[in-house]
Amino acid sequence: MSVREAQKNTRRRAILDAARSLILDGKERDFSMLTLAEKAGVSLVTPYNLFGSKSSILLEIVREDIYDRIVHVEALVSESLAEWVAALSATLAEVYYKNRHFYRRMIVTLVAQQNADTQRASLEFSYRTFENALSHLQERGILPATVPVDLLARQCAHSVSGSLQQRLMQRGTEELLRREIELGLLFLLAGICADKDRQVLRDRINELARLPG
Amino acid sequence: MSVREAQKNTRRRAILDAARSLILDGKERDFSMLTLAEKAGVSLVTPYNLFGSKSSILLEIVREDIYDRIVHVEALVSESLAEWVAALSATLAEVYYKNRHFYRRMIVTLVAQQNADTQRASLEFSYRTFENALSHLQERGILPATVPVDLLARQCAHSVSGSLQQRLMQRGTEELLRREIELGLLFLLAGICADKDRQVLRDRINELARLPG
DNA sequence: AAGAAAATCATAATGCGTTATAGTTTATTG
DNA sequence: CAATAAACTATAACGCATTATGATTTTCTT
Repeated sequence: MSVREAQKNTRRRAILDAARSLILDGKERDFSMLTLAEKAGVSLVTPYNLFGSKSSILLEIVREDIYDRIVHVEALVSESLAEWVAALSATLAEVYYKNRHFYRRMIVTLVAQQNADTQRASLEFSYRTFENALSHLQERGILPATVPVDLLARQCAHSVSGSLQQRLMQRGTEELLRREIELGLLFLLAGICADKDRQVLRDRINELARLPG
Repeated sequence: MSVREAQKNTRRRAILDAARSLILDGKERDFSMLTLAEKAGVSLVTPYNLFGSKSSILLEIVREDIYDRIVHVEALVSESLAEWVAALSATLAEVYYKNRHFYRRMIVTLVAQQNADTQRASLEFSYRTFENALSHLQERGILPATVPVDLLARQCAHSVSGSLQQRLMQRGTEELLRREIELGLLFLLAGICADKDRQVLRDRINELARLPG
């Protein structure tokens, strides 16, 4: 790699690190491009040169920081569909809630911007994440082979993102977020799962329905 | 009503009308608060006094203009669940696609803004719309009485809004949007519908899965 | 080592939603 | 019929993402 590329990478790293530390520090405010650039020790324009936009930076952080954890959680590979749903919901809710200030900003920034490319990248990314997870289930026989995994993955992604918009933007608790995510997945899966699983999922739906909130 | 209130209402109307005509005119650009105010014949600040924010104005238009059509479409009350899903998807896709420039802006504006109240109002509104529709189905015996309609309504709203974000923001065709909406509803309903309906919905899912795109 | 190319920097400018200020008109009220 | 209060207007300002400009430094090429 040329010296020039190496320097770029160093700057990229500095910017991503600065962003991450700003996310963890400042509870919510002052995540402007200017503060980010100052913290990273570069000029205001450099992040634009290296990433293109603010949302690209955020997406990059999600990529390398957050989703990795989810994809690699082996504990999520349970034996029953209901267990898997419960485990995944809990993990997602925990990660999202712990970084809720970041995700609030992320949702806003990603949706708000006109640049369709970053948006597409973000969608593609969550679709693929779910597709991997569902394929895994299918390989282990937990999900019937006939399920169109790609389509279902999109719907799962939509559902989770809707739950986020509802519970994260509206400042619900982690528990409420977890339940909402779980509910969405249960509804989506109950129709196409193996017959033996269906009643379990439906019972769980009714259990959640009985809870207050 | 006092004279003062009447004058306010006149101004409100002028602003909403100006907004609607701007939406229909300008294919996408120049929907700034300044142009809106000029078109309505009021000062820049007046819309803020009367509505609070840009997103409130957009939401108001959706309320009185778009959703009314959906709620009142009697044709949507079909005899079978699959028919209902198909009819609703077609109607939604048509309305959203026809006003796609407006809805693109709406999604951005609603999600982007910090003011949680408008966001909550918008969510509540779509939840309630779906809740009404689903209750109607339940009353007619098309949906089992045991279905927790409120929870399912939220998930339907999330699903549709996810499809919008995917297909509208990414400039898909009306057909693709319709299919995505239909798919989401099919997945969500297949689990909790009456046993006799399930296979129909699943067949339809597989039919959609076989289409390209 | 010298010139070309790339990337950065500091700084200014643009666009847009929103808020603040101060003055003016107009309905309400006693 | 004044005094008060509400609502407006015009205008300026703020915050922040983003883009433009022109100078400067640094790497690459030959």
